[in-house]
Amino acid sequence: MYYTPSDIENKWQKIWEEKEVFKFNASERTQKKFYQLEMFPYPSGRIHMGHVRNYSIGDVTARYYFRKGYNVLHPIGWDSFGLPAENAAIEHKTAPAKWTYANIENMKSQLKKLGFAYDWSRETATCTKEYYRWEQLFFIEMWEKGLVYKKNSEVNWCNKCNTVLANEQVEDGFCWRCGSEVEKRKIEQWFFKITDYAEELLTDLDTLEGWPENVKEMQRNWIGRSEGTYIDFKVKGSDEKLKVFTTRPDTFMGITFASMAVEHPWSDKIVHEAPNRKEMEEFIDEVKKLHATVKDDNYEKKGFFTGKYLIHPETGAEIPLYFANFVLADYGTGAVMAVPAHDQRDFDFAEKYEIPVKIVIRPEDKELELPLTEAYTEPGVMVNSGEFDGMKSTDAKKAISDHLIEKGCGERGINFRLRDWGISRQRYWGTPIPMVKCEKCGVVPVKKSELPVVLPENVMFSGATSPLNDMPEFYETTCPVCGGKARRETDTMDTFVESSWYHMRYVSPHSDNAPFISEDVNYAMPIDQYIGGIEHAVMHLLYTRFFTKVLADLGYINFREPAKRLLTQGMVCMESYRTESGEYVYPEDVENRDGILYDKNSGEKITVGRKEKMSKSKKNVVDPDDMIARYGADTCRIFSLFAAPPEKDLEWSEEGIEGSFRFLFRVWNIVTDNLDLIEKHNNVPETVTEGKELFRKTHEVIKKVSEDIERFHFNTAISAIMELVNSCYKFNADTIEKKELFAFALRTAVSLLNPFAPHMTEELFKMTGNEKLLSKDIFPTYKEDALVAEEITVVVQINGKLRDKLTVSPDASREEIETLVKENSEKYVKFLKSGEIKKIIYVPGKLVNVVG
RNA sequence: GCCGGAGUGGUGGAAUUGGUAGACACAAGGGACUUAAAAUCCCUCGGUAGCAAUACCGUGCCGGUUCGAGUCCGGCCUUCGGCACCA
Repeated sequence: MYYTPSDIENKWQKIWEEKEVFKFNASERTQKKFYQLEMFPYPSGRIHMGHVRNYSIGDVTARYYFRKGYNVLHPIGWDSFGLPAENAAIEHKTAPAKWTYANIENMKSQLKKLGFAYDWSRETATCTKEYYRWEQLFFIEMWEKGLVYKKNSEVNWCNKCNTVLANEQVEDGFCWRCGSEVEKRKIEQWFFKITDYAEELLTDLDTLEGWPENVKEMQRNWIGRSEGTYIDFKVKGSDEKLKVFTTRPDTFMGITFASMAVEHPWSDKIVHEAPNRKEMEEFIDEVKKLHATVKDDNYEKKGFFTGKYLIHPETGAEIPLYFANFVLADYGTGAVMAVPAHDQRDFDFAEKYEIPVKIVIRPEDKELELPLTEAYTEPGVMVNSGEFDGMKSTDAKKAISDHLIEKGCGERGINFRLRDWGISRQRYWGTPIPMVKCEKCGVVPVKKSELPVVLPENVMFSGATSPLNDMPEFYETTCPVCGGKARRETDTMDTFVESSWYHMRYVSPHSDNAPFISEDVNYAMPIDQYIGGIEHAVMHLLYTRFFTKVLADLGYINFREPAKRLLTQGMVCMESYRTESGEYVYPEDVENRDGILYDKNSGEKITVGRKEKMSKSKKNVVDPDDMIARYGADTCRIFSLFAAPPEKDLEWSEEGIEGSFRFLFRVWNIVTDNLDLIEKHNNVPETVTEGKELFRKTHEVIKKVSEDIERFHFNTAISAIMELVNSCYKFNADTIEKKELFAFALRTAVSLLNPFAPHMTEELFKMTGNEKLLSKDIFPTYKEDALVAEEITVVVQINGKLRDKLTVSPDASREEIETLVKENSEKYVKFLKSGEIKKIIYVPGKLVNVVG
């Protein structure tokens, strides 16, 4: 019988769809549920191997829990707002909406060819007004709660994309998307007050036991909480006080200068009063220019004396205040106290400008003497600090801080590196921000009853600026408060806002009087297993956690974290080929002449690159459609699950995928060769007298596959099924009892393989006489007593080294084993250092270790 | 610089709590079937010595704990990723 994947796969995909096999029932709130979610795709036009892998992983889990009797929610949708649609619109002279919807249709048919167990009735696209109208509602409610504000602020500006980028979208000074250099500009921006949730976002990480440690650590670093002290310094000859933030109050007595950012609010006034105003302005401009190129951040430290002195609250000493190019304007207060002896940056600065250095902490075991060659930043013992001398510096932190508070010039404080989330985008293809600007009433939200603010889809697109700015029919409106003339906001929201709550919309995708049905969401959420790429460790995963907490505080939901467990799957990689001049070459253009590779086109020699993430620009991509056409979806799924554990990078290989096909073909052959036998012997053997090994193996494999699916070890789950199939090939079913056992083992193998290769197994299930669907059939369970072997092998170690094996009954006692060892002792005596047995350690059922 | 992973055969990888290192595959080699090839099926496959039984070595390096370490502890090396003037 021939195995023709495409026919079989088309057939079953149709049947699953017609019978609505993978539907979630949100109103069955008493049934145990499982929410399996993979990060939804951006509709770029075609799926790639990364999608195949991501969704195959999720699909195994979803199908497994379906068959375990759970009410499974496994939805899919489209993250369909965003920049590429605009770029494509310019290129293809079409509207972004048109391009996007066409891509969705195309990718949808590609995904369907892979046979994923989605509840397609819940499909959602974020660019539809039915979706984003609720986001506009959330925006207004957040505004009412004080979680949204507008401020004129410096932003990262990408010239190529012609838009503002969030801090998280800047990588080493370059645009995360197009790779071009990022500048800074000042512009009016909308912000979400994520910093209000900084503390909770940090502490709740500890409750996320099912999240990988590296993701949690990345979020901790990103939030960057530090405890410290604010200190007020009087300005000499003035009533003003300068506030600084420090995490090292223990170094307080070592202050010899202070520095502030050129962007500090006092800047203008200081410049205005300065006698050397021109030079100072030049310096400030120079630093601002430096800060505007986000690229190189390890520049030389430079400063400029402000002409002002601060008064040290303890000693009364006059502390010179400098502008310094390395002080951050938007962290702490934008001004810092400087202790060159104990901070490397201050040390470098002091050396350059010949500022004195004062040691106030020494190492416990030695003295520290001037001149220092570098700052001493470790803890130690206090010196030159008056009443605090002799104290441990770690204790002095608190003591000095308390002292300053008592004096009235100190205050404890916490600072976060996390910044508020700038969500304005000067782009067209996004959710319109539902605000208007009235000349009389100022900035006011659109009335909730007027939502949605609809994004016009039929636009001509030039690309330079958002077409919304050229559409009076869009921006001309009336004020919701006074009814007068007003102008609509033409900025749209960051697309990360859409992806912050899509998983809740999936629960009630057709709800038209609320974003979702809260009771249903409270039942279906949190996501039991979320799967996606590590690139979302900070941005998406932090924003969606924030949004969950906000929606809880707005009264929509009763939970505060979106996902119980998270899996970050690795990339799909492949070798790339490059010529000597660095050009990437398609594998089919590589020619092998006497073991040396050449580019057919240019004739240049080629070097094989290391494994890199598949990408068009590196010309090392494999098209999923081609692979499905050649090997079938089941083979693609099996390969991407078998070749590497899910969290590791997967190396694509032609040999590997052929191996996966061979395995499925082996299963197909042994089952179709024995169809009658399997159909005839349809009962599950309780016990067997012949062929016990296969009986035990079958139950062992059921156990292993179940456990491995639950802990995401799909590669070993598949290898266990391979072992079972190999055992079947070796098995000689020459008696009636053995035939029954053989049929049971094969039926089990097919059933266990189903979540991985659903089409072929569904077909085999039907061919062996079943009317039901395997995809809804209960997943096999194992019998504990079937796992017990008649004889077991106990390993004999002498001083920890393997020397012998004993075959014993599984319930052999310690005494029996010891007797057996002693009987054989002349065999072991030569390995004993002392020549006699001193001690016997027995690990039941596993090994004995003879010490001597 | 700080933080977090990872390092096992020719290759991908296995070893769930410290208990037989290398499961399962890929590649390679050999054999069966075939006029032949493909496909399929079977066998071998960490290193060294040996005809063999077997012995010794072996999970990045050095040391430790333990009857026993790929797994735990201390110190390094290499590598990947994140953050990076955060006071």
